[in-house]
Amino acid sequence: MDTVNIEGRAYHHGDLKPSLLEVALQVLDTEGLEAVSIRRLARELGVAHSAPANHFATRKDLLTGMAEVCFDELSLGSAACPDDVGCPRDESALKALYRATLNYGLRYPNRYRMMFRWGDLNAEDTGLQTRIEILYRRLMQCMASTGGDTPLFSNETRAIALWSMLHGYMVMRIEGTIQGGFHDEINGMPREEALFALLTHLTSEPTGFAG
Amino acid sequence: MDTVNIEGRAYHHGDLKPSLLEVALQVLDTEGLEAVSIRRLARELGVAHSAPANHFATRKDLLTGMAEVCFDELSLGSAACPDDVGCPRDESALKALYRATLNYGLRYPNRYRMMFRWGDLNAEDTGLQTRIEILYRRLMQCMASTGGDTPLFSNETRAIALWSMLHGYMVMRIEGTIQGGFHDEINGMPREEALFALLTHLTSEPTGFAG
DNA sequence: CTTCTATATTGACAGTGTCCATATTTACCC
DNA sequence: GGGTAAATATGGACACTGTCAATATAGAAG
Repeated sequence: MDTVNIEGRAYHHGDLKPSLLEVALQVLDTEGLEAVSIRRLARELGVAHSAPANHFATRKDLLTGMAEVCFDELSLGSAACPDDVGCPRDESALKALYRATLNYGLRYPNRYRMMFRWGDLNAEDTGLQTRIEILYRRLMQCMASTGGDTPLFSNETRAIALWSMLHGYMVMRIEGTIQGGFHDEINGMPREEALFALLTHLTSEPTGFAG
Repeated sequence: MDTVNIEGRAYHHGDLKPSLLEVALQVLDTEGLEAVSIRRLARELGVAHSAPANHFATRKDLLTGMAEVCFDELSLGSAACPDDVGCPRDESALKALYRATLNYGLRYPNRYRMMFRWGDLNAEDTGLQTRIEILYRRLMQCMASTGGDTPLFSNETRAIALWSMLHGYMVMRIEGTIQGGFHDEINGMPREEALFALLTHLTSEPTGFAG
């Protein structure tokens, strides 16, 4: 190859965009979102400070690209919740979604924080929107398959309520907002189990008379 | 006063700390969190770029101070929900808390976003912790006064679930996360009303047999 | 009046995002 | 193959940013 200059460094990186995303996520995990700077990544990859601009025009675009990768990961994990995180395959789709989100958020808290800060992302980006819609559609399918024929609340209401509760819990847990009020166990149950029980009770409540 | 130099500018501002908070919140509301920079505020107040350091050592401290002000405002609003936002005084304490949070978050979305980003704040700051605890205690009181004698879930579980749902809904609404999936009306009910109904049903569920 | 502390000033440093003109490489078309 | 156009990388520049240090002034307390 003659793409090597005097210093033994290739002029073209050749695979910069995916490399940027990879390093960016690594920095995000280990040092937080503030440490994810375009120049830092360029330095890390031995490339000019302005090279990433060809692939991500602005920092917002970079974060958006990162979020897309993360949503794909979460989506994949929620579709087929693997066994190695203690999630047997015969669980309901709803519980798989619940556990996958919980697992992903607790394993990659900085990613989770970033993924849902759409104010810091390109909210108009269609890639982001379609990825959210995939998750939302899957949640709606879970609603359609639970709650009986005449649920007390509409599928949409229950879906929004359920996702809101899950997301709110994740955010406050990750940010440490009400850490003081949190106990690891509630009524002798692991906290997340108690919340899922309540959540299940909430979403499957048929009419209020069926016990 | 002889505290005036040649350019007609006082050496000491005299009231810098509260002024900083005031301008900071104004900038936050109108231009977003990124625009809130120490130097910008100093410029705005006609003061040296390093003057704020005497009152807020770091930007994190500044944001923490701002959040404390906001929590005080929210706390005040939730204690006595004023009439001018369509909230009659005879409502239950829980609904007052619910509506106050909803109103504050929708009126000041940027403030709400900042208040709960404890990763960007001094989470060890006691002022922040005590303010959150005030809200959490008030919520727990609401739980104690609802749900009957033998609720299906503990007060703590219900409190966390309720707050999680409310907070998660606020965040996703403000960030525009699932805006596509949101409709203004659900089953002919305003969206927030439907969610509150579900939430009330959730928190007041006595045993599952009482209808 | 003197002294001590709080507050404000100027200057500096390293880091950042973003734009620009330039250089190189790759891809594609003839 | 050769030549042209597009993609990609470079280095420089500008205006910001937070934070630190040394200095100067104001106010309060003795």
